[in-house]
Amino acid sequence: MPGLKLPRMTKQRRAILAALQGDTSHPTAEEIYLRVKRELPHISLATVYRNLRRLAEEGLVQEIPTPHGPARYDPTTRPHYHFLCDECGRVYDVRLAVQNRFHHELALQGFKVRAHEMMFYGLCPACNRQNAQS
Amino acid sequence: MPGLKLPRMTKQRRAILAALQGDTSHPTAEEIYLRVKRELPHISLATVYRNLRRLAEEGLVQEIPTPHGPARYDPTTRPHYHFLCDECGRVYDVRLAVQNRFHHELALQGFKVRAHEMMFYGLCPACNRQNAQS
DNA sequence: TTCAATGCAAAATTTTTGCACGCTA
DNA sequence: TAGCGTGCAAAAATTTTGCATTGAA
Repeated sequence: MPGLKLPRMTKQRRAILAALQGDTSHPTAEEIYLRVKRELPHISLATVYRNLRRLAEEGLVQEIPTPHGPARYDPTTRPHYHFLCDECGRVYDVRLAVQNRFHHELALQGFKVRAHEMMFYGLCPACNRQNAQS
Repeated sequence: MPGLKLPRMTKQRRAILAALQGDTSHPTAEEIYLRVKRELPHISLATVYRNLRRLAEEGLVQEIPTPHGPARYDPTTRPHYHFLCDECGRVYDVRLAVQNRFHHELALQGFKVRAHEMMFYGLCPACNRQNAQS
């Protein structure tokens, strides 16, 4: 069996996981680092990156690559989609029916799908309103 | 009107556009650079990046951010989806019905959608077969 | 003729890695 | 106590920028 070796529950890993719990802001590694640093002042950014990568491999967090900026991290493991605002750069969770049927269709084409991600680009409600006013 | 100023058709821009035409391999900026360099030996990587960014803003090419690797570029402007192989790293175009209905649903939620991108992760047909055999 | 676009080099940004040491299991 | 995970610093990888010059319109 392939199987990942069980990771040690270090205080750094625990703190990173805790910092992400219930967070819907899709923070970058740097933002998570600053947050966790308040509890563990000696933690290094490299450790944050190493843990986030590991957590993503384990499927405990989702890594979201973005154009022209650092990756963002999402603690929500259940499939859902994202919206990146062209103007303010914020990433939103988006409530849309997830298309599991796609996995099946791709299986028929020979692909073995592990995960998928959808990103919408445009103006978020806040920025959209502001643009309409001016 | 917002409106982009018309870009000058320099030989660099023309060559980059030409290198991308009909290409379905989703090359990186570096790969495009090496390709175009054969025609224009003095072109610089910075120029390739500047042009690709401009072309993406104009909607003439699509920029595809990927986890743990450089962005990839796709000349196909009509909406379609992608598959990134965990094993070989290749990016495939994927034939699935594009969900325009999503734009409408998001509009109801206050978002103004300009574009969207879906990325599937897993094993491509070639790598899938190899793994099954061994 | 004008000024947007280029080439080059340097810098900025983001992420990864080598290594000695500390801490979890 | 074994060896995984850490901190630190340095490096790698990717992308952007400053500036003098070129060339498309």
